[in-house]
Amino acid sequence: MSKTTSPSKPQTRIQKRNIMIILDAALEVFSAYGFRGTTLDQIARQAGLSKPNVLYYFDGKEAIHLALLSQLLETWLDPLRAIDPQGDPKTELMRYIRHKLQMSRDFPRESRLFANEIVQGAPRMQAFLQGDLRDLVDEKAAVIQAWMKDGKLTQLDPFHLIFSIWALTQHYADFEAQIRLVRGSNIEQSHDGSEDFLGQVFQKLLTP
Amino acid sequence: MSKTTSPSKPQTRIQKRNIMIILDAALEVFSAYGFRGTTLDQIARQAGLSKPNVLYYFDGKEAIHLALLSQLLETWLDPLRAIDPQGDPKTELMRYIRHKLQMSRDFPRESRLFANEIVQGAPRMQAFLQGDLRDLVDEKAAVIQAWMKDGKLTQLDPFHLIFSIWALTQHYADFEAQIRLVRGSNIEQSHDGSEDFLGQVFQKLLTP
DNA sequence: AACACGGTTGACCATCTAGTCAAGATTGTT
DNA sequence: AACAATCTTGACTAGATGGTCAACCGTGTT
Repeated sequence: MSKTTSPSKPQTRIQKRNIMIILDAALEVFSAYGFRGTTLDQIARQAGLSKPNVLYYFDGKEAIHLALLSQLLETWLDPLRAIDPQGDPKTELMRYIRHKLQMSRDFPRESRLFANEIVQGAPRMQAFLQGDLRDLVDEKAAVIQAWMKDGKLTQLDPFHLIFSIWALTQHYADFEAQIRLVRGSNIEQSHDGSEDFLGQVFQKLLTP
Repeated sequence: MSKTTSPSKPQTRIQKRNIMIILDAALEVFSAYGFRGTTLDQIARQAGLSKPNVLYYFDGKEAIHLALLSQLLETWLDPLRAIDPQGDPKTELMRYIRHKLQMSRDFPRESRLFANEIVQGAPRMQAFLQGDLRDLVDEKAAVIQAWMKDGKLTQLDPFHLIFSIWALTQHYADFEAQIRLVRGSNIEQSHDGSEDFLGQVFQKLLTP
């Protein structure tokens, strides 16, 4: 029986606190070492709890990882969902790009958790990717396509445009190590530069 | 003592063959599951050899991984290195982009091996990243900077420009699973589309 | 105080995994 | 054929790892 997915009984304060601590610790470790590269002992140590204590709150390593992914996927779509077909095309897309870039900066661990999964073939996210995400991408690609037909944006493949936004924004989180080592520390500065840079790029790209 | 790094004795045919088989098998598995997610048994099975036999040719899991990375890093820089300061700026950059995209298409496993390492903090590539790669990037960024000063390209941060090329080209290999699942199989078609798309993007972006 | 429930843990187990080893099979050379 | 060098492997070990369990501790309620 699952421990966390039976919310019939309300959670106590201790439960709420420890579940949060564990998920945060697990995010730290999973995002840095991947699923198989992470051990329960690492998670427990990072959380400041004993291993059996961690397993008191979750059914196992898999369950922790799943909880983390579900939590992430719930909010991952929001920025894309927020693109308004009625809004101004360039404004909407620029807002989306800025939003994704912010997430990359503010939640790099979540981004890397995601990246780790995908690079390794997305074994635990197939349903999500070909379900909710696919539907949403199809929908928004149609919106963008319509905008382009109206001459409000440069004519481009809307799917590749979306992929390029993902690639460019997530790159700063997922490949942070590379950027940091190639550019001598200062990741903050690179992040700042990235906003200006992507602003320039898409401004130029999207203007017909 | 290392077995593969003592080329004092020439390799026999069997050695050459088996070392190649092992490295290919290891690339397959490491790129799909990461370093810690890969077991020697998996590599041995993929190679069609017994585990002790694999260890007859390599000193251990770490040594196989290292051999693979070294081999990769040797050629990874070539496209960037090939950028000719004397050539036509836009032609040189477009060639670089096409070259990187080809590598993403033809060697996706290598790209994912690299990606796995970097996402997880590049623990085994620090020296390379802040050594050879950094020097080369600095050098080529200066070249690009000069081109821009001459008005031959749009004024952009050359480092971010390089990063954006990496992000966009590698994305098709590293996040293939995502693209495949979001776009309903046909990865070939997506790859074809990507060349046209990136051509358009950078044509527009780089033209002042 | 006493009780019940939630929370915690040391000690333990089964399985997996990297790596070893000695013995046997294959290959090349004379 | 005979010999040496190379190659191969079943059986094994030590340590790591996910997970269990019975016993114990803490907290709030009566």
